[in-house]
Amino acid sequence: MDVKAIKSFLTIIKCRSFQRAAEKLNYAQSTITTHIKNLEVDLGITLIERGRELKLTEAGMLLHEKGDFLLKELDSL
Amino acid sequence: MDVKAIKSFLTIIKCRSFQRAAEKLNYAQSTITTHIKNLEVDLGITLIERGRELKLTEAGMLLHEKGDFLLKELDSL
DNA sequence: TAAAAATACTCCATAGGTATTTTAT
DNA sequence: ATAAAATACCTATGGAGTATTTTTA
Repeated sequence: MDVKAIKSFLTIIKCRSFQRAAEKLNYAQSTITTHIKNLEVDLGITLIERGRELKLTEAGMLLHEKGDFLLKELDSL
Repeated sequence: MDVKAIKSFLTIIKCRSFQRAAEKLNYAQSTITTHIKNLEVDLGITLIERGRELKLTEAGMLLHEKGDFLLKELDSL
């Protein structure tokens, strides 16, 4: 459960796109793909339905809330 | 700010020793030293006063509380 | 002087990049 | 057909180990 991957996940949601998240975070696009794949393998569940429109699964929405909170806490350290 | 390092830090506090923390987490002792050094460099402040008795600094006590909470949140994912 | 922590290396795993292919509109 | 995501592959960084030295009670 990598913090960077969670940050990528949250950025994807904000940007509605893997590519724009990559630009925003100064990562290659493939890195973002890897981050999300890692999260999904880690948790054993799909987080994002891919397609022209990205769509969060139930699990994705949960991670959205939890992750948002967590990163804010981490940053406050 | 690495999660593993925070876990090492918290374990040191529980064990009152770098060495016992290493055993508990199945790390080499030097790995624990590195974790704490990384945290301290990251945060730019000393967390633990070394000596026969380990003693937390102010910053260390803060990280103790925050970290404890954070790890529980992370695990709950 | 005897524990525990720090250092100096070494090695390997993996995070991230480039280039390419696949997928979906 | 074209934009976005996935895959394959490569490299470099750094995480972790062993062995040793330094520290402090």
